[in-house]
Amino acid sequence: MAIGDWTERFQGTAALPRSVRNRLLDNARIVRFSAGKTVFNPDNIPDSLMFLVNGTIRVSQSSEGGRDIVLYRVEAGDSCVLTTACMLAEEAYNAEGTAETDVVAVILPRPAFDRLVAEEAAFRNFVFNAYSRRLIDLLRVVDDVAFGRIDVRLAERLIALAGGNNDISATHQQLASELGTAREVISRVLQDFSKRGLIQQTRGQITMTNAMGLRAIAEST
Amino acid sequence: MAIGDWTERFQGTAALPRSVRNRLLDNARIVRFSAGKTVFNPDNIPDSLMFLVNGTIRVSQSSEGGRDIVLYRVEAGDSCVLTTACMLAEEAYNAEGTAETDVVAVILPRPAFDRLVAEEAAFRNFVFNAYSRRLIDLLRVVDDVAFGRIDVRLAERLIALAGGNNDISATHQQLASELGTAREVISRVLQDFSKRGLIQQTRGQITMTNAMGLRAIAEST
DNA sequence: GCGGTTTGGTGACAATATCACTGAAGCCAA
DNA sequence: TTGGCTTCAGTGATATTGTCACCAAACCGC
Repeated sequence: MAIGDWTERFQGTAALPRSVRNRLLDNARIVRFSAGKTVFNPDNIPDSLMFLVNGTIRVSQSSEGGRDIVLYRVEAGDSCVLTTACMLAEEAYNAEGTAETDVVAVILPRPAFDRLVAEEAAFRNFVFNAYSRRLIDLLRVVDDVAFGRIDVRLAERLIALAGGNNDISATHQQLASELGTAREVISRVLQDFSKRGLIQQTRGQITMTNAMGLRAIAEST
Repeated sequence: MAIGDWTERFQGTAALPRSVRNRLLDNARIVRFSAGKTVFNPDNIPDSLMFLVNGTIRVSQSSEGGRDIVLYRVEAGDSCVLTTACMLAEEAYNAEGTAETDVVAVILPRPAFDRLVAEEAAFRNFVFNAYSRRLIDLLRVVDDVAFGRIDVRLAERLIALAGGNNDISATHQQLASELGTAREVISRVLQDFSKRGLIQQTRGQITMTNAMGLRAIAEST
């Protein structure tokens, strides 16, 4: 399946002159990942900038002890700068990107990236913006983990994962990995939510039965 | 006091041609902060890039509950990109920079910054590198806070703060703010270290009496 | 030395994490 | 459809960390 002129879809590329965009369309390579596949990890760092055309990439960090935490998600229209970051800094990190849905992305090789950053202000701003947003996302994660209560964080995350709906498909383990905590902790908090009539649970499924109540918890200091 | 040709001191500027460096020297403004002063905070974001010529800036985040955590330190030769990040993303964050020593810095206004990034590859790399290093610093903080034990983290930090010496001037509260925990927790862990003969304490002062032992703790998984 | 302020110590209790299990739910092959 | 296997969830005991309330010691300015 062709994806057409993807340069339409990004803030940083839509504003570029036609000639530059044509050059981009020539230079970039389209890649696909099916849901669940690893997009990058510490052992396999693509030397390029990635634009996400379709789908979601979940970027998470793993501890030695086997616990995980989700750092942020890259959505369609975003670029994924963490790989670029590491490539530039030539330092180790232990974050990993996983395709959360089927993903279509565009890969721009390093030389083309360099040239574009040098020559096009719009593109440059796009890249800096992407970095900035990730920095700020991480500040939020630090704040949550260091100072947040687990019930508040879980309520927030349930609302976010439901995405307008009332249903979430996730195991307790997956929710634990979202927040960087242990499954047992999630089980207990969810049970508490359940007893208070905020949710109903079955294996792998959570239904919010009182979104207002959950929101109240999510927004309590 | 004049600081001479500061463009010598930065990777990103030392490689630039003489003409560009002269332009930099003309465009940039030198600022000084005495130890303890706030360099930036959420209410006061300088619209510019800052190069640190001398001293150290501690960048930390505060919670509503009054607890703090140190995110990273900007040392001489580094640039401070967090302000730039926020400026670009136009989003709120709640990090704050404090001069840890007397600080001499160079402020490069936004337009000059833009021009330089566009025109000079060496400068561009410097800036991207600075971003990348911060991203990676934050990944480390997330890892520590989410998965690390407090005794391990404290041992690490004591060694880092001693900086080759065996003495650290810090109150328990200050150490708590380094790690994003509470004073009481630090007091107890330090007491434990003390009983094990790893350190000696007096008010506001800690002496490492067994650096090897501390290192062993710091390096335990 | 005196009174106030900062710093550190401590017990009780709350929240979260870890460990070692148990049982329940779904899956699949015979 | 049953029985076994695997994944998922529940639970008690215990360890670690955070919170609260309070006290005592060290330091500071006078």
